Amino acid sequence: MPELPEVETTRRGLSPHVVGARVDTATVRDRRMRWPVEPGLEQRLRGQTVRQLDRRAKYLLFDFDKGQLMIHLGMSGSLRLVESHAEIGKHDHFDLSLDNGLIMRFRDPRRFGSIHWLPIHGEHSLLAKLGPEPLSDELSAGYLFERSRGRSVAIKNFIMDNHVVVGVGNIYATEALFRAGISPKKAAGKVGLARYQRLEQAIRAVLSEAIQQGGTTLRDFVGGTGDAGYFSLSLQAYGREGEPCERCGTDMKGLRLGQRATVYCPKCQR
DNA sequence: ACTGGCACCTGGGCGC
DNA sequence: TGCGCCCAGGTGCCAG
Repeated sequence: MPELPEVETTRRGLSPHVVGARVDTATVRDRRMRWPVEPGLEQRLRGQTVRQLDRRAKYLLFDFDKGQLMIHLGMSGSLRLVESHAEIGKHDHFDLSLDNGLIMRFRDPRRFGSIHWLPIHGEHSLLAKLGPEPLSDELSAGYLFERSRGRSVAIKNFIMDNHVVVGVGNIYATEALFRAGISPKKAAGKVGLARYQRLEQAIRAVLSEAIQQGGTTLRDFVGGTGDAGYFSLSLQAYGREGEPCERCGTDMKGLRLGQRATVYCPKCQR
C-alpha cells in the first residue's frame, strides 16, 4: 500500500496518539522482516517516551531520548492504533503497547517492511544516501536537470531512484509524467530544463493532492484499518492501460520499465 | 559511476 | 473447488 502520501498520512494519524506516550512493552512476533529485527529491540524501547514522529522518505522515525525507532512499511505494511483487547492477526508482527491504553500495531503480510533501532538520531546507512524530499525546497527543476545530464536511464526510473529524489513510487511517477506530458521511457539526460520544471510541479501537485485526500481518513485512524489504500485521487494514467486518454482520447499504452508496470499516452507524452 | 536485473514474501485474481 | 500462473503500491544489492 504505501507510497509517500500513505506514509505521511500514517504519520499524521499516529502522531497525536503516540507522541508523549510511554512504551509499556514492545513485542516482536516475527523478526523475519526485510532485515532481521535486532535482538534486544524490545528492551531498548521499554519505558521510553515517544518525543516526536518524523518522516524521511518513506521511513517513519519515532524519536526517543535514547535513539530512534525507524520503520518502513515496504509494499504491504500498515500501522494502526488498536485497543488492547484487539485480536492479533496472522501478519501482525510488531506491537508497541503504550501507557495511554493504545497499541501501535505493525502488520505486514509480505514482510518487505523493516524495523531498526538507531542509537543516534538520523544515523543509519539506509538514510545516508537519500535524495531530497519531493515537497521541500531542496527539490528543484534545476537540480533534476543537473543530476540527469549524461544519464541514459528512462526518466521514470530516474525519478523513482531514491538517490535522486525520495518518495516517488510507481503510481505517482506514472501520474506525474502524464501530467507533465513526458514519455516515461524518454532518457532522463535528454529532457530539457523547461520540461523538468513541468515535471517538478507535477510531482509536487500529485503528492500533495494525495496527502490532502489522505487527511480525510485521519478521523478513523484509531481502531480503523490503518490501511488507506489508494487515495481517491483520480488517477489519470496508472491502471488505465487500453482506456482512452482523458486529454486526447488516444488509447493509453502499457509497458514495463525496470520491472514495473507503466501506462502512458503515446500522443500526449513525448 | 551507471545500468538493468534479481531478490526478498504473501495473497488475490484469473484461466483452465 | 482446486491448481498453477501472474501480478502487486519498495528498494537494496549484484554483476557487467
